[in-house]
Amino acid sequence: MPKGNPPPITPAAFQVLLALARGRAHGYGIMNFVSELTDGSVQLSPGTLYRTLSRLAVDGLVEEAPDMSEDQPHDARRRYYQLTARGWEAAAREAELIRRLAGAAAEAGLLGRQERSA
Amino acid sequence: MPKGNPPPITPAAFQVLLALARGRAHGYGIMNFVSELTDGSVQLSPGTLYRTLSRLAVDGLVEEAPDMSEDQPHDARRRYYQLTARGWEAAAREAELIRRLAGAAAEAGLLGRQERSA
DNA sequence: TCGAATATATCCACAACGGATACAACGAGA
DNA sequence: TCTCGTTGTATCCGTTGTGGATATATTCGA
Repeated sequence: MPKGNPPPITPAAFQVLLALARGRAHGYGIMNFVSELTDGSVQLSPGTLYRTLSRLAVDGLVEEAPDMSEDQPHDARRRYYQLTARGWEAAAREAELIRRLAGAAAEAGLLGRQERSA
Repeated sequence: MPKGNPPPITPAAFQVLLALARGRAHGYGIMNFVSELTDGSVQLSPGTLYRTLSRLAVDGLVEEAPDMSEDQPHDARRRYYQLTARGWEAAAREAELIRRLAGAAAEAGLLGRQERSA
């Protein structure tokens, strides 16, 4: 853990952390996850994706995972990443902020009255 | 409406739109609203705030409101803003995206099981 | 074995941002 | 009424984040 104070989480960084919160993944997989989750309205460009990943790794929020191919035929190009403990905490903090913004948006009437259950 | 295609909404821009969705407000008021809503974890700097406001005005998402002092003694420095129809739509689109991210975060277990009601 | 798709990485120009600075207008008190 | 601290808006500058293009290597299917 190179730093003691929490580094700021950029929008792209949160997308990456959110994807990794569901389990380890490789860059391309993260890209596709984000695109599908947001119906294509958010698309991480390669430049942003890999730069964000390496910055998160330097900051100690993410670390490279050994491999995992149990069902896959193994692809030497792929590099898998997973959250560290600090990464999980940072993602949780940011998620809480997002949740609050969504709540405020609902109060303001920006979200059509819809179920907020899972 | 100077543009036909929707301009991208930056994080700071969404904070401003969200504040204005609750009613017309002036710059300083928006600043304080955002700061209080997020417990100070998000603070719009003057540079970002006023630059964002003028860009939103140019894009036709926000417009200057005449005044409103009914209880206030009237302060000539204040400039009030309100959402346009396009601004409301853009804010609603972005709010929907935020809501989806919050949902994904909850599914991933990032948010401790808590009530998602108001 | 050949070509298309997958996957990672880097470079460059531009946009967004934070912080500093400046300045005008208001309010309270001497 | 004069001064002074606060409120409120505006602009400048250096840094950071981003998108898009490009390059390159590996895998897979025909």
